[in-house]
Amino acid sequence: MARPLSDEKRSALLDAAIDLFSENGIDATPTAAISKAAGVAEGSLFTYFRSKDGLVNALYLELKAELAQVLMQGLPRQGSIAKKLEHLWNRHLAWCTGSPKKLRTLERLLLSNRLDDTSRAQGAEPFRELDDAVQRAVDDGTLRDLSLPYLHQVFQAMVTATLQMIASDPARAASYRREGFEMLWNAVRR
Amino acid sequence: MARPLSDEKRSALLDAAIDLFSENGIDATPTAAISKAAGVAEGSLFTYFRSKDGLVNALYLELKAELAQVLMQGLPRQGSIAKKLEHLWNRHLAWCTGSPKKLRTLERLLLSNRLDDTSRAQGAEPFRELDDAVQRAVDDGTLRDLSLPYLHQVFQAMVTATLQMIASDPARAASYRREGFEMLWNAVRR
Amino acid sequence: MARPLSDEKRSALLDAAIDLFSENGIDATPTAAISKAAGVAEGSLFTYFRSKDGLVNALYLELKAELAQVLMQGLPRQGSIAKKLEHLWNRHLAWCTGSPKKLRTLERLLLSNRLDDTSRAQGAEPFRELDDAVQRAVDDGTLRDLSLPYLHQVFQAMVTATLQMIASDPARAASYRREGFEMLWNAVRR
Amino acid sequence: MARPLSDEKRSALLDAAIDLFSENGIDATPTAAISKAAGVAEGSLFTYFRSKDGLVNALYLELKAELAQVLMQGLPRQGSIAKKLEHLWNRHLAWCTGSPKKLRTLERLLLSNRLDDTSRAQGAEPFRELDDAVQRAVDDGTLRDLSLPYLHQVFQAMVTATLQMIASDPARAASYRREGFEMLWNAVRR
DNA sequence: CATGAATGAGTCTTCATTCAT
DNA sequence: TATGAATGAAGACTCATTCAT
Repeated sequence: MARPLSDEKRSALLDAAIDLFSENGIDATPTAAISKAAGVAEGSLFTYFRSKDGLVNALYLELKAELAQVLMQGLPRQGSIAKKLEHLWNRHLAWCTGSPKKLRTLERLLLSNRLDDTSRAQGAEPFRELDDAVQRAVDDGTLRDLSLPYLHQVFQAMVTATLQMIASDPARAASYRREGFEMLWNAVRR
Repeated sequence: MARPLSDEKRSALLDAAIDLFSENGIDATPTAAISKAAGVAEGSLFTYFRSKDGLVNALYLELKAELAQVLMQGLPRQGSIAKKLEHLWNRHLAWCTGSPKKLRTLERLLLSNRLDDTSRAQGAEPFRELDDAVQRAVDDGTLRDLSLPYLHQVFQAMVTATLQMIASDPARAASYRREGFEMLWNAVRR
Repeated sequence: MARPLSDEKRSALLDAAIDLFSENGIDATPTAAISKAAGVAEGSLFTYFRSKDGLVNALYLELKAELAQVLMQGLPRQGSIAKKLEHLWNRHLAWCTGSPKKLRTLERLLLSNRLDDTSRAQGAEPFRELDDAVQRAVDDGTLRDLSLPYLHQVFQAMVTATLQMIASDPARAASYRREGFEMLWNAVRR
Repeated sequence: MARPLSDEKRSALLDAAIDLFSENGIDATPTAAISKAAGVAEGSLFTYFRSKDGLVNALYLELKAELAQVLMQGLPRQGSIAKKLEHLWNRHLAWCTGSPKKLRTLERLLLSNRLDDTSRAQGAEPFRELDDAVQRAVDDGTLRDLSLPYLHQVFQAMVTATLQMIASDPARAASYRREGFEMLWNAVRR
């Protein structure tokens, strides 16, 4: 998809949106505030995105893609499932801890009624490969006999729980990370 | 003298809010829609609640109190910690499954920026007794050496994960419930 | 006009209205605020006055009548026109200085669009006798050949001017009062 | 770039406000009525003025500035104090007579609770030079030994009184103007 | 393309008045 | 009569989106 427009401005708008969405919520953030924070004219937002919802969906895709990329990077494809899970666990926590605003925004996006089905599907896309990697591990009996989505949910759930703890006591982040993974592993291994 | 404030109308307003909030989100639900759905005049909402935020906070308190009450009911105070946790697990899932709109609303409430500190504190209040019950179990070494909040988070997270599964495949609800608890228990027991 | 209702409550309402009107203005004062300040129920205001405008007009009449009475009291009917004017001058200033809230309210009433013609006429009524007294003095050549209304206006205007000064420097009230009358007298005498 | 803020629209809004404020009062004039009368969209009022109060204060400043300018224009700076006062007198009456709506609006503005201190101060600013001119005349003994504010008040008072007369009998305007000035002069000269 | 003024539907909240108790 | 809850029509202001410049 050719993008004849300035990538810089597009990014500035998305970054501004992350800032404001994470802080005030999506509905409570006027498009004008986003434009202003991005240093562009009010109207320009609409040359980069069809509408506010357009921006919202684009932002969702962007964040999901970034997260997927972070998770895949350095994935020990040959390692044991435990190693793989631990990699994902650490990466995931690292991203969330390092980009709390993006995380918060992602949560808000998920709960908003603004994501269309296409976006949800497209957002899951980059995780496909990852899922496959995990599925094989389930099949070989190392893990409990869980459906992939359930595993996903549990993983996600433990991440969220651990994140909350890290947020409330950042000094003990490493300890939470280790303990959290142990719990996860105990939960899902056969 | 004069007409007394009607508990019925107050409830109707809160119920209508649950309906609409769960469906459309808080910000996207006009107060007029709530009044209408509750069958009262637009202005009446404001005789029962100071403002939209007033209603939102009241609703939060209401839901938290209801949940706490459901969880406490029939809690096997003499039983083992496993029994206690299982009771909480089943009750929690039951409430969420039985009142999906309330659950959704609670999630939205939590992510909204409308809850004031007082409400958050007051909302946690009814869980105090429950927390104590669990704390003792942690102390006697049955469980991992987790801080109470962490345990809370993990419990909550696993509930959420399991709920998602139940939502996507209600027929297997019982199976998810059992498997979920096993995972939780494996995760938190020493 | 028989008034079967409690005069006390009626007065309380009018007094409360004076307080609030003088402070916030007429339009900016809700009837509920008046009732509350008067210590009666919201609805009671409407058993004592047909409507908010009804109260407003009644208040106007009340204040005009009170002012007229104050001015007439002790009027030296046999004295020279100068004596008479001075009496009115002093009385008028005294009333305004002593009841600044009533004065302010009267000003606001006059500028509001809520006084009906009947009230305006009725409010002028108590001054009729006073006017006659003055008219005779004009006729005998002591004063400039002014129409009575003009004299009225000038008198009123000078009162207002002097009042402002007294308000801004109460310590010198007596001095302003004397000087003001001198100016008035110089202006209107032949 | 883009459409520049149009002075025409701003003026149209202020003019419409004068019309409606003078007729109905400030509180009783909805912003929507002003926009409509000015021929712009409801929302546009708020691109020209922060709020209704913003418009109100701007209007006050505008009127005060206009009045000051009218009074200064052609002021006989070398003439006697009597000449100066007469010039101000005539100009003042002329402006008030010629712009009765502006006058009425100014009165309402003054009695409203919407003018902030900044505006009141700023509104007095353009009269500073004029005040100085008069002060010197007081100092040289031509006038009574009045404080400047008092002189101001008396002048204003006589204007108001005379204006009322002119309003009630426009045919005799010139006669009122002359007679009024004589009275003023008699009042304030030594 | 960039800009930001223009638009007007939509939102929360207030308030005079009525009326059930 | 006293009370104050109920009513719903305004009213000030916001905001996504358009479009003149």
